[in-house]
Amino acid sequence: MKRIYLQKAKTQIARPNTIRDINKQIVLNYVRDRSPISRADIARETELQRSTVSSIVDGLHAAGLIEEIGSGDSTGGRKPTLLRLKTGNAVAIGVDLTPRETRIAVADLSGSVLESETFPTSPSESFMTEKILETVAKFNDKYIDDDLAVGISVPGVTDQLAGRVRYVPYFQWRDWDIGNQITKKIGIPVTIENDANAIALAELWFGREEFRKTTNFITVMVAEGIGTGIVFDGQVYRGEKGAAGEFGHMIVGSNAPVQCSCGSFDCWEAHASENAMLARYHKLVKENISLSRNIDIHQLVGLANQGEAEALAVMKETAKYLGIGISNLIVGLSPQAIVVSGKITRAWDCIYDELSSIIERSVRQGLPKTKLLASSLGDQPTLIGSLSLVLAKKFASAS
Amino acid sequence: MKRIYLQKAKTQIARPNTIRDINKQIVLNYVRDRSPISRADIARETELQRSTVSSIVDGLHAAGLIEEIGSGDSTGGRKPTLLRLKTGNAVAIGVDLTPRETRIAVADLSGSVLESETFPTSPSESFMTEKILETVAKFNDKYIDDDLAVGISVPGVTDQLAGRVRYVPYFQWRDWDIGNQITKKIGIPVTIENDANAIALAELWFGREEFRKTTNFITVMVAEGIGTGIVFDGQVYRGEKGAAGEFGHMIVGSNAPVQCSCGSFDCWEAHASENAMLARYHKLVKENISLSRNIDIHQLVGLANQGEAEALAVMKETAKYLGIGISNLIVGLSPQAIVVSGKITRAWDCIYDELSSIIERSVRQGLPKTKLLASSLGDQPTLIGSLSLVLAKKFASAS
DNA sequence: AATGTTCGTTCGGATTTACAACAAAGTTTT
DNA sequence: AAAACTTTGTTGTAAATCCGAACGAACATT
Repeated sequence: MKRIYLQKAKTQIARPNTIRDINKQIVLNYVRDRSPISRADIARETELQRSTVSSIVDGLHAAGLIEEIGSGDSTGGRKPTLLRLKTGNAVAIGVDLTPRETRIAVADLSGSVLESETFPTSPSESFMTEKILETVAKFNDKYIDDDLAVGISVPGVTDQLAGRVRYVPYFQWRDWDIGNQITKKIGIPVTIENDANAIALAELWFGREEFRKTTNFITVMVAEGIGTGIVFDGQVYRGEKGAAGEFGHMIVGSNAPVQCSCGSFDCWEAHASENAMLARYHKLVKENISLSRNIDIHQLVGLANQGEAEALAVMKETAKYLGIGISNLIVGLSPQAIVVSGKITRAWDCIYDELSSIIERSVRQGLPKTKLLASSLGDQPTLIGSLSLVLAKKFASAS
Repeated sequence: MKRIYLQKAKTQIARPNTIRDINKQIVLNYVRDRSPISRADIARETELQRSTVSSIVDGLHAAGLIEEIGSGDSTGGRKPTLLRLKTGNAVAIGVDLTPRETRIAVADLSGSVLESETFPTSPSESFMTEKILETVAKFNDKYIDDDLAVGISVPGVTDQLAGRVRYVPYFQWRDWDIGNQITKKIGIPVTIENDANAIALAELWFGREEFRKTTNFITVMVAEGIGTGIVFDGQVYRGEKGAAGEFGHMIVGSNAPVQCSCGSFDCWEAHASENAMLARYHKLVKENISLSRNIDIHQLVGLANQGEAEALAVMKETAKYLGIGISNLIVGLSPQAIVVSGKITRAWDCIYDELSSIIERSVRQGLPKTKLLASSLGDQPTLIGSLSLVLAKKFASAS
């Protein structure tokens, strides 16, 4: 189970109500994880008294976080009253900005999307600011009865405290203060996070049961570049000023097929990203004129799945370098699992063997075996990531 | 300030006395950090009431953890009573096992060594078991009035829960259950940890003020191999089953001068350890027969400091590869600092420039600058590491 | 219909902190 | 030298919380 942290950045003293806050979070998370569940069950599992659980449940009910959904089956006595998270109420607005398109969605406590809107991402910072402000304001007005908060996922380095984006390599944006603007003009709280970290958070809170119980894992997001999200002890690790997770710029060899966004030809990202795959493919087909054509990553993966020789070769070569980087992460951090996300996972069968053979080497030395898995977040991992930024806070600091 | 974790592995509920436990730890850490300090000062800084602080201080005093040391200067009213950690009482036995020698020491709460004993490390597991049991028992009998605990630092993978060493590459020891043996035969608690992790813990709790306030850093220990200790968020990260920190086996290039203990020629360790340095030097001097002689790492560092050309060339070449690995860690984990320990740091001036120029590349992209520092633990970092295993527990889970 | 089981609630007891009042031990002002 | 002020540490009461026992409600089984 995830760790629920009781302390903020500074060493915080405990007051009489601290104790209630802690137990409130624990009960709320039991409702979330084991729903539908009764008060008696919660008491048994947490070892809190039934009376205490009842009191806490009253509070969560009054705060609109949970609801009763009738009675369960009797096991020889009074029927239990079942509880679950209150669904249907809008609580989070997620802004998922990717190089291609931007999606803004409203979701409830369970992470179900109630409504969403998509538009192409523009290279213009000011246009994006306007468009996002407009859409967020619209949603906020529509669900005026609910207390909404915004989570923003961007492919770059973010500064959560200052509420701004420090750098987005793809568009060369620097110091884009979208977070502040939203808070100032619409008056609702905003959390900004790097896309890979947001995905890690989403896997932790909304992924398969498997991940939700895993406290140490690393997400590897293969897209135009490579992003990594590190979950350590049930918590996303951000590093100094939120700049962690740039393992994409780890040096793994030389003479990559493309130049990395940082200018180097030695980075992992330059060897194993989608851009690297496309470059390899174009180099291969150039030698075979009849095949010469421009394709995107979607099509390349499709060709590989159909068994086209060149595409398969590209997948294998890329998997080799992807494997080297993953192997480095495994020996260094010994996580329970590596979760790969991105379009490349649609050709999982083509790359799995290559990946796992390289990764095997880390099993030397009595290191525990690390699982290698494809993401469980479906087609829009970063959207769920952006929503998680808001939802995880609800569960980790009982409001 | 270090984070003081309130929860164990499982989600733990809070009880009325939990609140006291939390505040007890906080007060104890204030005494440790800001000693000498008065009750009133602690109250001001923690925002606890003076009465509450008094009550907690009474408890810590009764437990023998702190003591009063007379009055301080008045600032216009009654003089404050100053408090500090109780020193002079034996609380920890540290067992520091290195490939060359093993040192066993007794220390008080402040980490001051009261007494120690050293003997050469033998490749025989059974001999080492006997010798360690004998020495620990002797110390335990001598300080019979005090409640001692043992911390063991070894150059290998450890299993803290099971109280045994899983693998020591240098001696090819496997599943050495030294921890259990001590607990069973002498009846005192034992904590076993990898040497690099122990050093990280020691820097965190007993290093320069600078590190003690740093919550994210990585220690790089250069010895026969390379070990890394990772501190995330004021806590040493162990990874799954304590196997983290093996970044020494990260792939950073090919054709290393020596074979890594894992058999590969691509590992960081094979490029930048003491063994790699010696191999480089021998290769250089072989071409110059007059210089041909066998030297150890101590002498090599000495020659470099005297300005011998070949030795300097070796240092620079090694620093280059050390820098690549460190750079990978920086871009991936964005720590506040990298702390290098090992004999190579005695030639800090020879390697610093080379290291920092390679590391500069990570300053691109608006990443915050990571400091590069030599260890502050003096000549016996691993001994202090082993003691820290016991002492950190005292402070992080108020006894 | 009687008995036993399970669920949720109610009430007194214990622990803890907060707050206010107070005593102790200084310094500064008159 | 006496009075007034300041700071420290202690004491006693109120409030919040959980625990544990007792209790009523609701159900199953005999």
